[in-house]
Amino acid sequence: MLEALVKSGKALSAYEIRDYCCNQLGYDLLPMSVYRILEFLENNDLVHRLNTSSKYIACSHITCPHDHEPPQFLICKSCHRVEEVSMPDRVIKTVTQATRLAGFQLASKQLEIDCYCTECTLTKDTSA
Amino acid sequence: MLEALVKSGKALSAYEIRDYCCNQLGYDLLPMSVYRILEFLENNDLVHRLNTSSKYIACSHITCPHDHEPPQFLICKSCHRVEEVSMPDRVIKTVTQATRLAGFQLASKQLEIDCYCTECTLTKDTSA
DNA sequence: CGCAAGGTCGTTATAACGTAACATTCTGCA
DNA sequence: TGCAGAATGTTACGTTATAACGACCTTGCG
Repeated sequence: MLEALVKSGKALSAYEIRDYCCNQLGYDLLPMSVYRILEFLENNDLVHRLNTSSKYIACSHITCPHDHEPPQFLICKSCHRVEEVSMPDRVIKTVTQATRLAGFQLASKQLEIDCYCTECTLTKDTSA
Repeated sequence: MLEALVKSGKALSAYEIRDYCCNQLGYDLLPMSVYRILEFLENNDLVHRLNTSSKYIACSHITCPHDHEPPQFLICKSCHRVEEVSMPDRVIKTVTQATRLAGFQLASKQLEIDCYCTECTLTKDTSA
């Protein structure tokens, strides 16, 4: 399944992962298994769940030796491309502060941000 | 439906709205209608959709005369309470900048942030 | 060994969220 | 009135996710 996510190079839903495994890799998985394996992969920081789209994406630091920082995702509203980035500490700090000001405590530094990627921005501009 | 969201005082899924309308208000709605009405309410800034939980919540500024700023939401991971806040411009600015640095263009200033609310933070602390 | 306790995994069924597609009704206008 | 197009009702289905249960298998101990 990790292979499927890495090879596809994009965010897949659980059922898309299943199809990929079945069609490309020859593994026949039931939904329940997919979710169980995804849970394991998430716990081990190999895969991230995108809450806004209910999809899953291979962590872009799988092969890195260093620690896994909670990621931020830029998600293109138009082509659904996902970029995993590490925003400057400053950003996280200001969000944390603002959250605390409202009396809440930040639970996760993962952010999912609605964007347009460079390509789609250009396309939009020329078509408009 | 707006009445249902306001009276319930929390985020409801489309089907919960439907149940509320049916049981408490005596309106019998089919899912399709609920979604169509939600679309209208969203377009008119009366309701916000929470992407991370697929729920809907009445805009907390329904009765305000002033403009509707894109909201930020603090969402309690534990009790699912939702607080609609307006984060300082500074926060949005830093996020926008960081996004642009990565070559993306911010599409929406709505942020949904994983938190623990004050109560749940306390509960956690005492139980731990 | 043989058995019980507990865990993993396969399987079925179903809940929850959302939309496509088409029928019907309403509304405004020639 | 009669027609076009919009709004609304209705059915069916697609997608995401989990509950529930049983088969099997490991492991530890008498």
